[in-house]
Amino acid sequence: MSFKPTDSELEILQILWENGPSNVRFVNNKLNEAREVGYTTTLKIMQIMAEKNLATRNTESRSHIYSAAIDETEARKNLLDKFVDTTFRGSAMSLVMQALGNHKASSEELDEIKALIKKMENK
Amino acid sequence: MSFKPTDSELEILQILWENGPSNVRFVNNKLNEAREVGYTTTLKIMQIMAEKNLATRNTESRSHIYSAAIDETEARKNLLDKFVDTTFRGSAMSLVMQALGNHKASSEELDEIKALIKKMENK
DNA sequence: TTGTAATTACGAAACTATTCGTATATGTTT
DNA sequence: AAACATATACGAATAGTTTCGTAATTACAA
Repeated sequence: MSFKPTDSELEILQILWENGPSNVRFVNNKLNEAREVGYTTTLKIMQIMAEKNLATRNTESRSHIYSAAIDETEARKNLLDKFVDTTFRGSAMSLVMQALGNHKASSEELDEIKALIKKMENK
Repeated sequence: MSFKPTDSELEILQILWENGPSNVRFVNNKLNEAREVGYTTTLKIMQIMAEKNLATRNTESRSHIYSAAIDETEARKNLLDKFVDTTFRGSAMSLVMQALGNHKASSEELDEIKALIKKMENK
């Protein structure tokens, strides 16, 4: 299994993950909130996603309903691993350091992270 | 400025960052440690990188010397921001949590992270 | 039933990335 | 000088992605 969506495909997967199974019209509307995309463009990409098994579709009704074929958490893990390899030479911890350093974090978020670290230390 | 290297280009940038300014032969040899790549293929991509200003080159000697045109830290920040957007819907902290969770960390690494968190809390 | 709107299917154009063959230039060795 | 090795330059073939026009189909309303 090689999960390697293109940028456009990933954009659409995000919409399917966030909103659940959707038809082309809905996805196209969502995309158009950010930038102009033709309806048939979106349609085509979603058809290709079905071919590639990035999405499944229910064709019972006239307007086909597409669902993401892979779980968001699973996909993130997949993409994260690849990203660590290509951009941080495999060092997940230097990615963590940089992500922490670059972005402001609320004290709640920091508490969460501390809790996770404590859990990791106790094993 | 739009820093958007392709996969091949990023692969070559990694080599330039790790080994400093290099000629095509050297880079091609490095690439061939992982997979087979033709010499002129590598050459072509590096020429394109010079065109795109992803790399600069010194053409004084017969064998041109290429250097990465962007600092590795800067590039990582750039790519990380983009990655957080496209894959973690902008939430750097959920990326941090997932990266921590997915990968084993030594106690030294965890200490480093704790230190960074402490520093962030004191501001 | 006829017209209108909305949908899918299909194919091709435009663009980008990758690969490599070949020509040409430049050193090096004999 | 001649032969050889090695370098760059160039262009073209291939492959993949994105975009969109057009045709065919389906639902619905007048």
